[in-house]
Amino acid sequence: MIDIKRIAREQLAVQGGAALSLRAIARELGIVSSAMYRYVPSRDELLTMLIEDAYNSLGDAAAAADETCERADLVGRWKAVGTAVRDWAVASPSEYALLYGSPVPGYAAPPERTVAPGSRVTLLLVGLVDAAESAYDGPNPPVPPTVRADLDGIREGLGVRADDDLLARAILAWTALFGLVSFELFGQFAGGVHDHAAHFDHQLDRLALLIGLSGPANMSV
Amino acid sequence: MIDIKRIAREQLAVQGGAALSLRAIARELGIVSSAMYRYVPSRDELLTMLIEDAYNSLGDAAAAADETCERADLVGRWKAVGTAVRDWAVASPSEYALLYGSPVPGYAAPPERTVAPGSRVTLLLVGLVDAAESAYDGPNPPVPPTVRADLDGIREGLGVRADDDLLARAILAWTALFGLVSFELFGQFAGGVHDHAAHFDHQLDRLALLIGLSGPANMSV
DNA sequence: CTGGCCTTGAGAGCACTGCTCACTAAAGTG
DNA sequence: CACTTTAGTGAGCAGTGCTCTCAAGGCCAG
Repeated sequence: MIDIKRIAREQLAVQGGAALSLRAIARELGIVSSAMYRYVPSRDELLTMLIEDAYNSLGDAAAAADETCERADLVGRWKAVGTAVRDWAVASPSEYALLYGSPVPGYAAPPERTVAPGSRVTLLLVGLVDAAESAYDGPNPPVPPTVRADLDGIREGLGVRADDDLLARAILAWTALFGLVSFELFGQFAGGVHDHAAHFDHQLDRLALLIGLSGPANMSV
Repeated sequence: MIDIKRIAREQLAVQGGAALSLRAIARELGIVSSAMYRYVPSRDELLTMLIEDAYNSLGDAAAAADETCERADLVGRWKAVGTAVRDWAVASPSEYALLYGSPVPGYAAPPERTVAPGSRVTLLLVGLVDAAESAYDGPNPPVPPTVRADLDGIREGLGVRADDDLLARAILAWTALFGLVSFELFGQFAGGVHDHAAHFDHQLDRLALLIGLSGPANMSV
């Protein structure tokens, strides 16, 4: 019964992750609660499955958006992927919260099942940065040794060639991107920002500059 | 009985916000569960009180860190406040999650009681930016009209005079700061970044450059 | 066609949750 | 002394995850 996951997602949407209830799903299905355990080992396992699906759904959306762009149009790809991430998040806020919000109490996602699908967007963005001849000509603060070591590990783990400064700026941009989405979804922008889409798009432009995907010259309007 | 809040915070620390249980607190207090309602109107109300306290605790920490700096040392103040925010967050991760993580299912914090204490850090950072003669001389993307309108509203609401570009960069830096903390606490950096403190500090340097608190010249090592 | 098996589900039960209500015992107050 | 407030009890309702036993129904070999 894949219906379980469908109804679980519906329930997720209206009341959030931590309140996911097997009994409520069973009720919706016209089934007694104990019968759920024929199909789902536990509530936590169901949660893990939903997280996997959500990561893959997000990854698919990001990859699809990337595909629509010219491979050489790095700014276009960056913005397309970023916009896809935000669009996906606003379309399924509770699933986004499941992935990037505070962890569900008493539940820890098993890393061996979530880091791989969870890295898809990151890999996409990193690959994008790596393809760039960074046009960033602004200042860079000195990189302390321990940070340098971490960057070395990341460079190796991801198989990219970007130098320390570019890599650090890419991490910052990646973090800022999700920070923007999180602030929007979790209400931190409430009252201040109204046209979230436009604001996000604008900040995406700024981040593109930070990474050096675009110079001051070729800027999207 | 202020013990309730103390035990609530302990419970919060070990099992997270959504699992906050009045009965468990009562048990810890050696009291029957219904007696809790003499002191606390409801679980949600207790949650709200904890959120208020947490915002104020964070605000105090940030303000105290700010006080230790020369008023004119904007980079120092920015880094002190940023570091204080992160330190507070790693010291009380569940309280941070309560404030900046995904909302607790079935619970919405009453804005009239949380936006004021929640704005303290923001106001501090904004005031900091506003005191700066921004040394940023990098490129700025064009600001679309709707974003401009939002920025106008923010400028008025916060009572600052920063121009659109500086204000937008400040918002980006503010968002990135909390994005960094959230990624660290919620495990998104797991595997890649090990010396989180050093990494955060380094990115704080980069954000200081983005805001223009420091020029390429006067950079902290 | 019959016997056995395996799947699907029912229902009871345990321990937990928030919350309400009626009630009691003590302490303070006029 | 009488009255009121305070603190706390214990039962009960409706919900949760999860385990257990048991009963029908479908399917397949002999």
